[in-house]
Amino acid sequence: MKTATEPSPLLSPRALYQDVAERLRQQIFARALEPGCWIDEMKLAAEFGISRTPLREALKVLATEGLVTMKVRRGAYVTEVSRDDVAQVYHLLGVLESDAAATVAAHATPQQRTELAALHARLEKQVRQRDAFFATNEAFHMALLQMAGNRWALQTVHDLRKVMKLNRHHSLFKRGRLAESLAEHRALMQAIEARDAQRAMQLMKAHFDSGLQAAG
Amino acid sequence: MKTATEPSPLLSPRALYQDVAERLRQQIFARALEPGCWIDEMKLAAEFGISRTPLREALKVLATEGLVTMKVRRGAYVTEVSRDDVAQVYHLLGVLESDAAATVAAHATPQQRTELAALHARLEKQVRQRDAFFATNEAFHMALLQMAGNRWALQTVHDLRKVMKLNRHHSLFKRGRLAESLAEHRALMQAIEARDAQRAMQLMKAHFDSGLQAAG
DNA sequence: AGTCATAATTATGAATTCAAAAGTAACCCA
DNA sequence: TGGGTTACTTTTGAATTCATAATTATGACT
Repeated sequence: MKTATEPSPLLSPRALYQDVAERLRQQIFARALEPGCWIDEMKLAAEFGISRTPLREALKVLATEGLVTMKVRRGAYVTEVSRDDVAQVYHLLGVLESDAAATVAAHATPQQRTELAALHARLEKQVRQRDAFFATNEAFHMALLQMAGNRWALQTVHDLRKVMKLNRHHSLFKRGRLAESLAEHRALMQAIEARDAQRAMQLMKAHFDSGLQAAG
Repeated sequence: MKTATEPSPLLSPRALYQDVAERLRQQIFARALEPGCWIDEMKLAAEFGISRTPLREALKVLATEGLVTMKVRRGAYVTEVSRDDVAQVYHLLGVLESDAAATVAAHATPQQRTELAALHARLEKQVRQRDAFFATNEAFHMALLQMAGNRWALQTVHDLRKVMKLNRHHSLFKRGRLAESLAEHRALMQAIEARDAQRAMQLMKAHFDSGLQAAG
């Protein structure tokens, strides 16, 4: 029984362990592997149609990212993020992304501003579709980070956002939070278009603060 | 020829691959493995007296940290950090640590302030010993992060500081920079003792900016 | 001699095998 | 029946083995 799509070996530039890591992340985010649960190496290796070696490499990568916790001699567990962790990660994302917002407001090219505006416009249209909104929201934030031009910050934010996805009570799931979030984005866009770095920074910070309020 | 100290298996709570990762980091920081150079798995495995399996796991961890770069079908290389990378990491550390400084200035306990003051006092005495100053400086910054109480920020800063160590032209190596750095620390300590979060933040930011100036 | 093709070597990536620890079940005996 | 010891099973961690890609060396041919 090998129903899973084969990772085409011909046009696969990335290593198997990275593919496996990505599949594991998907399963974790989709709650096929719930936080706290033990990860059955043999079962997953069989499921993926691979040996334990690349799977274990992938698990160690996820452990470094914080998605998985390794316990000596008793295997890997999906990380459980506490309420405290959520608050800490929110704060950290606020710090990092507000800095990025300031940079973008000050230095973005016209093309970049257009791209951001396009993403924001799409967001405006998706207030009624939670999953789509979620995805576009993520795209917007990551695009902003990308434009800020700090690849280390981008990587860090990317990893932290992954950890956030472990959290069941995501703020965007709260009633009324989508519209609120959208309004905050709108204000942020105005600051960016006005090239007001200071205000962009404050608004982004406030955006995360109110996200944390909603989550907590 | 097995001269290396055996990692006592009895009182080793952490996994072999983590020990190996740490030894690799040391070798990289000590420039036994220079940036850009290819990492000979078989040679190192023999040197460490282990098989390639845990070594390869460790390499993938370091790759996730950014210390090592994996190239498909041609192994692992010590990451080369460009001038641009250095600037980006400096900026990021400035953002993260200045936020931490603000938190500490506002919320640190008396004991914590005492501990920081002790570290700073030690730093004052070590202006003439570059290596000792370097170590205490690191201890001071990490203690501050720890006190800020955000374990995700702590981990991130920890990783970024590792990457900084790959950089040959470290700012603290520059003539006169030690004294300058010390003066900045002194001002920072005053702000922290005065519980002036805003000023602590600005001073820490400035500390990194001038560090970057010295490095660039 | 120089260039291309091909063979030998080497290193990587992944599967397999193996030893030992942890967990579980069976069993004995008070 | 309950407590504790022992045997069995499962699972982890690590070494070994194997297939194949990349590299180097060799040699043929112009």
